[in-house]
Amino acid sequence: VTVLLTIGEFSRMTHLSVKALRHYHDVGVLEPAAVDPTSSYRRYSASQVPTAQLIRRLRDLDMPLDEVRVVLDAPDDAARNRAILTHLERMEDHLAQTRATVASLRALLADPTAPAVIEHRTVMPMRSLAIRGTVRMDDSERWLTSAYDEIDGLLSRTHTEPVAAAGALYPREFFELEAGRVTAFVPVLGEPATAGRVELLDLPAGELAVMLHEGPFSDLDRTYGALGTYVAERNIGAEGAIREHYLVTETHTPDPAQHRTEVCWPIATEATLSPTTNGVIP
Amino acid sequence: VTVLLTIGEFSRMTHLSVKALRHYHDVGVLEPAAVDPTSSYRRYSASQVPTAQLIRRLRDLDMPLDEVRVVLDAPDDAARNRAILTHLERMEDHLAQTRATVASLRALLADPTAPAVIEHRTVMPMRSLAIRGTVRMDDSERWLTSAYDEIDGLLSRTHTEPVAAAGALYPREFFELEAGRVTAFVPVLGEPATAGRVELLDLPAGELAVMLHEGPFSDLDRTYGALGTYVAERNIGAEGAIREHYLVTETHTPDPAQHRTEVCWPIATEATLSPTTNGVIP
DNA sequence: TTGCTCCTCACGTCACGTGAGGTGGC
DNA sequence: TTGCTCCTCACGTCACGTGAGGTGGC
Repeated sequence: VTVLLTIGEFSRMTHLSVKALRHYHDVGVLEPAAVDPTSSYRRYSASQVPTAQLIRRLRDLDMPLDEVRVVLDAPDDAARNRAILTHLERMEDHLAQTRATVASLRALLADPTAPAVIEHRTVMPMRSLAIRGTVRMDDSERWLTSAYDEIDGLLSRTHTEPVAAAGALYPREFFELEAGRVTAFVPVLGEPATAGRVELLDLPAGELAVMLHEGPFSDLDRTYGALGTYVAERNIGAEGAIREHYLVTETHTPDPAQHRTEVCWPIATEATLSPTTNGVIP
Repeated sequence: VTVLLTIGEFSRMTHLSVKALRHYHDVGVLEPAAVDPTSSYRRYSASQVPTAQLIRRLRDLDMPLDEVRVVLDAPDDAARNRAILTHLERMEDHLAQTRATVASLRALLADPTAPAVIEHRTVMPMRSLAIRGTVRMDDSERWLTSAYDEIDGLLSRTHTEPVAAAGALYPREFFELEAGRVTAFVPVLGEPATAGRVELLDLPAGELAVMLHEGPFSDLDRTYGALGTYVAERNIGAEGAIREHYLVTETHTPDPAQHRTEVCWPIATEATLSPTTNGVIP
């Protein structure tokens, strides 16, 4: 004999607000055991209390309602635990991201205008194995990792050696929309075989303003700011994608302070400018 | 000579999306250095880059835009740092809350239906020093702490001894709306003086179903669920506020597992029920 | 000159909260 | 019987994102 409870009683027993319970009904996360057809009164069963307690905890952990539904509809405990653990792992990632941002904030407050050493560099067309894909900015690290894994797999299977550090091309829209078609590449020589998502690509030649970023990715915008300011002040900006070269990464050392990334901003060729602006500029 | 940048250039340099920059302009968080009166084109100065970098970090830490504005408008570094530290402390609190929720989730998954030991208790009117206030559920711990601090201060100044553990009254709406007029009370004898927010109050007499909650507050809903189910199944619910007694709290021991809270649910008096339902019921 | 950049609405998202206005049950 | 509980819209919140439709600058 399971008692039926009004929404108010059920709310008090579960510490879920009446508004939230009605919302969970609307979106099918927690259906009342019965609904009076004439009055539309919702009736909950006492046996629904544990489900409500689970929902409350998952929501307190910011799990989206769509995923809560997946957890509740899981066919067995294993599937349910998998869905929950996936979310907990995402929370861990988020926490690590937050720690990095706090460190980055402290660094910015300590020294808002770090010095910039910028070099001009002329690059030839660079033959590369590449993977292209539409990527969102907050997912770019994950996407790059999987792309380089695939390219590296192909390299080792075909006994091919990369001839320079891996990098990526970011079209201008990528920063303006925080999403766009990114190209992950690894420079190679000759005519290596391709497979899967990997294609052979000749990166365009051109003139680049290059600045070395020392430290974690969460500070990368500061290098972009310095480099962009440099290019804008001299009015030497040119068409084309921004290029990053990953010289020292997570795969080399777990210490983010040791990481090294080259940021390359396309600029107008020397020929069209004063010949005095080449070389290293402080 | 500060260069003026288009919104697109500024976006690339700061890694803030164009949409976000326009929004920050609309709400007055980051005003462009100039706006073309005919074309409405926004122009940003290179000197605004560090401000944008600060905004990005604060937003990545989920600081609301209203507070970001406070940080940016701070008259000096001390005020600015205070605003930022306040937010970082809130984040710490939130993290602690998250850890508690994860523990609570694990406990629920390990044992979804903990056993309930419920006792019936008849209480006389209980004279108390009390503070009443409109409180939101997520702020209740903080509010209670400040209320008991004030009552305790009055007690020690007037050399008055409490005669029972502190507690609080929660009207039914408090759980349904997650907000309501809460009463924090400390039982006393006689006619102690009152001051500030503290008033003298006689808690209503009545019959209560009482269950001891052992553990942290984040698990309190499980005791509510068990107690509410018990009351509903026997159909003995009565009017009146739910009462909590804080027997062992943070002030006694930092270990939440040691905390003890009595939850008291108003029920119909014995006289109106079968006389066999009194005493401890398994 | 042509396409790219920029503009302004207007609406959508997510998980509810906030009333308004009205009915049902003890 | 009276007030309390419950109901359904409709709209608001927060920080943007997503188009639509149109203009300006190199």
